[in-house]
Formats: sequence, C-alpha cells, structure tokens
Amino acid sequence: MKKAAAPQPYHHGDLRAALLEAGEAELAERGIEAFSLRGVARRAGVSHAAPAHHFGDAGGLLTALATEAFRRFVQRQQRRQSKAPPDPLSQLVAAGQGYIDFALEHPALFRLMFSSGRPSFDAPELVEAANAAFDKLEHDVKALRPDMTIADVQIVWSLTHGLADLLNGGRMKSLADQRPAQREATVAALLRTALGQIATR
Amino acid sequence: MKKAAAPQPYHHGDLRAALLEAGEAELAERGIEAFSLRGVARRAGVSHAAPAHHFGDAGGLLTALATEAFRRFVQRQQRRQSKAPPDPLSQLVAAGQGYIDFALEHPALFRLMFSSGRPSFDAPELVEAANAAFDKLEHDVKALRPDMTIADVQIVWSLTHGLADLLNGGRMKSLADQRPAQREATVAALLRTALGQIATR
DNA sequence: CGCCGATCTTGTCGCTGTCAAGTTCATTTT
DNA sequence: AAAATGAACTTGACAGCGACAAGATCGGCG
Repeated sequence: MKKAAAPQPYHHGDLRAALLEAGEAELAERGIEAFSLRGVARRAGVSHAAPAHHFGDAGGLLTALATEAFRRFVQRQQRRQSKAPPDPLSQLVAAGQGYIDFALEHPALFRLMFSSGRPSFDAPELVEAANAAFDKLEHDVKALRPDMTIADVQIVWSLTHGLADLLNGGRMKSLADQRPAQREATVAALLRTALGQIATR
Repeated sequence: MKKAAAPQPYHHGDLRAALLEAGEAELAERGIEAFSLRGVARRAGVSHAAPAHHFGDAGGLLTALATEAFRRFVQRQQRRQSKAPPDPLSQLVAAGQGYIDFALEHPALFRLMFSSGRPSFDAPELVEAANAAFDKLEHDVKALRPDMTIADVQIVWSLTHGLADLLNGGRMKSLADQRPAQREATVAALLRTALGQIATR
C-alpha cells in the first residue's frame, strides 16, 4: 500500500492520487456529513494544508472523488452485464443491479454523486462523467425497443435510482433488513418485474 | 410573529417552537451541509448554547425537524389528493405529485428525511412519523387492486422517490431544467403512465 | 552553478459543536 | 411572606474545522 523505502520525502510523488484514496476512505468511514479535509490529510500523512494545492478546497476534492465515482459506477454496471444473458431486458436488469450494487457498496460516494451539493457540477470533467452514465442508461433502455422515448428512460432511471437511494438510506425497511443474498434476489425480481412491464408495454 | 411587548425576557416562552422555525429557515437557506446550530440560535435571537437545552445536540434538533417534516409530507400528498378525482389511480398519481411537490418545495428537508444520517432513526417519534408516511403509501397502492403485493408497493415507492430525488438534486437535467408549470405536467404524465401500467398489470 | 516555480509545511483566523459553570426566574414548599 | 428548588437560558472555554498567507524544500531548467 505504501512505499516503505523513502522515509518522509518532502515531495510525495503522487500526492494527488494518495489524497483521492484517503478521501474515499474518509468518506467511507465517516460519511459525507462528517467528512473532514484535515482528516484526509492525516490519512495521507501530510500537513493539513497540503490538499489545497491539488484540489483548491474541500469542494474540489469532493468533485474529483465524485468524478471518479461516476466512472466506476458505470464499470460496476458493465461488470454485472458481462455476467448476464445478452437479451436487452436481462442487460437492463443487470445494469439496474449494478446501479444498486454500487450504491450499497459505496454508500457515501453514492450520496456524494446524487444527493449532495458539495461537488461542483460546473466542473466539466464531472459533468462529462455523469453524462456518460446517463448516456449508458439511455442506450440500454433504447435497446429494449426502437421506439422507446425519453419518458421511458426517465421512468426506468427513477425506478432504479429510487430503489438504490431508499436502500442506501435504510429507509425501505422491508428490503434493507434482509440478508444480502436474499435482498439481492428480491431486488433482481423487482427490477425484472417492473422493467419487464415497461419493455412489453 | 413575535411578541412585541416583552423586550428580552430571560425566558423565551416557547423557544422550542421558535428554534424549530429558525432551524427550518437555516436549513432552507444554507442547506443541510452548511447547517449550523449556532446559526439557528442567532436566528432565534438566543445564545449559542440555548438549543442544547431543548434538543440535546444538533442531531436532536434535526431529528425533531425531520419528524415534523414527515407529517407535513403526508399532508402535502393529501392536499393534492383532495383536488384529484376519487378513483384509485388518480389518487395514487396525486399522492406521487404531492411527494414530489414536497421534495421541490423543501429540498433540504427532503434530503434530511431520506438522504441524511444526521437525524436519529432511533427516536420513536421520528420512526412513527416515517412509518405513517409509508402506511399511507401502502394504503394508496392497495386501493388500486385488492391483490397488490408488497413488491408492488416497493416499485411504486421507488419510482416516485427516485423521480423526486433526481429532480431535487438537479440530476435529471431533461426534467429539472423545465419551467415549473411544464415540469409539473410532464411529471404528472410520467406518473400516470408508469403507475397505470402497474395498476393494470 | 544558480535560479525558479511547483510542492508541501507552519501559523493564524473566524467559525463550529459541545461541555461546564454561572445567572435569572417561576413555582413550590414551609 | 420568605426561602428553596429546579428549569430556562447565558457566558466562557476547548478542540477541531476550512481557508488563507507566508515560509521551507526541492526537482528541473537556464
């Protein structure tokens, strides 16, 4: 994990990446609401003002984390899809499962991406990463049938996102309390039922 | 709004209610991530430590605010329903519209309710208020058809909540950018389409 | 070699939440 | 009526926070 060789070089070498890693750990352990820039610096073993040089302020670091998160978010969906049957409905269901996987595996990152005002959506890189996620969703929905509309995309997105967000917040008690294996099965069935209705409308 | 008579009585009289009001204003203006207990005290015109006596700590105040918010959340849905046709589908669509109305009218409260770890869901009053909201949803869904399952409730909830959350976060660009009147019409159409499919499945 | 700019540290500011101790005041007790 | 009680609120302190300014270090280029 850490270069044991060089003791404490003044210049870190790749502090930016180290701060991103530390930032994600901080986020995962303390949650977005207790996130502290100084805590990130401590984790990375640098002074409290070091992050400023690479990210400007706390928002900058969170923006970078959100950007990276959106990319991995898409990858998580693709990973699910690679193990699923190739028919469009199965692929869409798998994408939804990946969407929810990511939310439950990285609850704080998910909140950062969708329910926080701290990342700056003025940053072009973040917008691009978020748009890529949306484009993928749109593509997967339109693969169902050629005449799928923007409204259909919105419905599918809302359904998937709502499920992910409610599970992530622990608000949907009946599902959140299930053991992971069973919950996953229930979620899959839920998605297949709902998305199936939309597909064959 | 304020008793003009007594100048600055040592005992406020109803500081608890005043703090709740100030807390909501603070939340609305600065958002949950910049929420400050001292800011609330300033708004209410009391010392920075006054809130502790009534709410313990910041989490206590936010818990109380979330509890109140869940009650008004249900009322907002009922208000929509009272103006809608009495058939079950129209009523369910109206409830969904009220759900989204509340989210857009009180974005910070909505986040506090669904996407924050700060309110303590150990507090029985909060759990009760949140459960009441869920019970209402369940009732409205089951009014559609007698054989509606818990899975159907989960689907309806996810769809509605996802739409509300994505709009609230400004993430669903295509909808969030519309002018309020048009957006409302689009949302209504969306809900009617999606919920109609579920109802007549 | 010498300089220069990027990288990182140190120090400081006002702000925050929480705790402890003091002050005020309404009510009850005697 | 006077005193005691305890709730409501204030004052003061502490550590931790984000941001800024100024200084220290160091790789690379002239």
